[in-house]
Amino acid sequence: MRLLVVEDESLLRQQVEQGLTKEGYVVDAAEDGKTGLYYATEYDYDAAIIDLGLPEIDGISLIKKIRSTGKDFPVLILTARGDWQDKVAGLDAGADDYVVKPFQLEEIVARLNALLRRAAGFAKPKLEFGQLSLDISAKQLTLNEENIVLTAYEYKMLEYLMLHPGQVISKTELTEHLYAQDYDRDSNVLEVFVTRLRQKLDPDQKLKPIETVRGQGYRFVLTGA
Amino acid sequence: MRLLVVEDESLLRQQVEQGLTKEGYVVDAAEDGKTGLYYATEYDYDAAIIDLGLPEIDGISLIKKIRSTGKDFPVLILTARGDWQDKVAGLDAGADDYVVKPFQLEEIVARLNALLRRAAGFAKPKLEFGQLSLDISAKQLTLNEENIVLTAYEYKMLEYLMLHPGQVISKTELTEHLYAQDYDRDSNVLEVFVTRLRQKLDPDQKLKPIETVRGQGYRFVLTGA
DNA sequence: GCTCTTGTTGAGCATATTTGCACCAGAGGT
DNA sequence: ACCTCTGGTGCAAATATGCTCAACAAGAGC
Repeated sequence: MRLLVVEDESLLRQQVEQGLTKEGYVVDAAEDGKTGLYYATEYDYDAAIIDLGLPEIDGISLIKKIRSTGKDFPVLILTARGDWQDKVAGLDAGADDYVVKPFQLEEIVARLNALLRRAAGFAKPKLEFGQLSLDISAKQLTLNEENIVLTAYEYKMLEYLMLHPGQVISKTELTEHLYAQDYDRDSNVLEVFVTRLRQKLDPDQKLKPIETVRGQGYRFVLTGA
Repeated sequence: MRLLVVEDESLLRQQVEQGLTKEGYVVDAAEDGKTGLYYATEYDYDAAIIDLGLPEIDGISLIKKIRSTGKDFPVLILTARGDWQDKVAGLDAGADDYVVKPFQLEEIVARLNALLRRAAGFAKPKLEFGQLSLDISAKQLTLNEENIVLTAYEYKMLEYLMLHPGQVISKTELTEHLYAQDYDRDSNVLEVFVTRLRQKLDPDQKLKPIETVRGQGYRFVLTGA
């Protein structure tokens, strides 16, 4: 999951950036609206966190501009306590949720997870596909009620695939959403993770939840569901 | 399009119900959460409009209950001005958008349409021509509901042709879109792929979906559609 | 500091896919 | 009719792609 953070106070920005990175997100941080807009148009994000009080381009305008480019990833806004006019304006401009400063990181993470899930079309808190169930906020996968332990990257990869069920996800897309910046393309990390994921979540080779579409990418499907 | 409206104030409920009916929707209206829940479990709706301030079962609980039954149609919530916490709680519970009371009917209709469009968007975009259907995001072709497996280049070529139905696509154009750089022109790869495509997607030679326009290129058409 | 886990790399292997080639068929022009 | 030229097809070689294993490096946790 790749996130865009736009926040001018550098301390806060760093805290958020580090905190979210620790949570397993890939984070790009911008300190003003102009840079934020540039990032937003240039890269493909899963969600953005935008402070409403920004220099250069203010948060509201930034959101409007992002929306006008056709990007429709969820946006979480940060507002100072009491600025309810801002909240309203932000939500009207196309934001999806807000968090009031000061906040706990957990709060942002919780909201983000809900937004990401909803953006992918899942109304319920768990992604369920037959015997497989993924709890995004707990970062837990169960197969027939049994917990399956995944490493950080295994999880990230599976989460991304399960949030886009049926779609073919190219290796490039996977790389961009799982890894920060430019990652060495000629490496077979992804294949290795796919292999490991398959072994873990389908030990009997019966479900075949991750299909290979040769030359195009991978596709998560559960036919026998 | 069948909608569920849950609103306790009878005047407002009737206005909404009539207005939406006039817009061409089929509307079921409930005046309390209990009835609303009953309707939601009993019938299959395309979307619901739920007031957060309800007797018996409040709006938030209603949404949670609906979601827990596995229904995932979009939900639009109605909140009183200023009840921002409610609004966020509603989104957390699984609602998809909100409208602040008092509102114009047009506003509801606009939001609803957006939600319905969005929900439909999760139904994958497909290019359909008679018995042939190409799912672009899943990169999958079906002929009479049967999956047809295409290789990477076969797929690219067919996608391009199907995106320009009826048009004559020159070999040069095809080459440029299928291959990154300047490709050795005096090779008959394209013909080879066309042959294979024809074999795969028209085994009985009945449909003839890819026409040859001698000296000009190829054209995708489905006459018997 | 040591150990165990996790992420990354590279090589070998197994296939699927692409491409070049040779040859055939049929359209259009003369 | 005949000739020529574009396009179609089958086949095999060349290539690309993906899978898996094993080893190694980096890092977290104790």
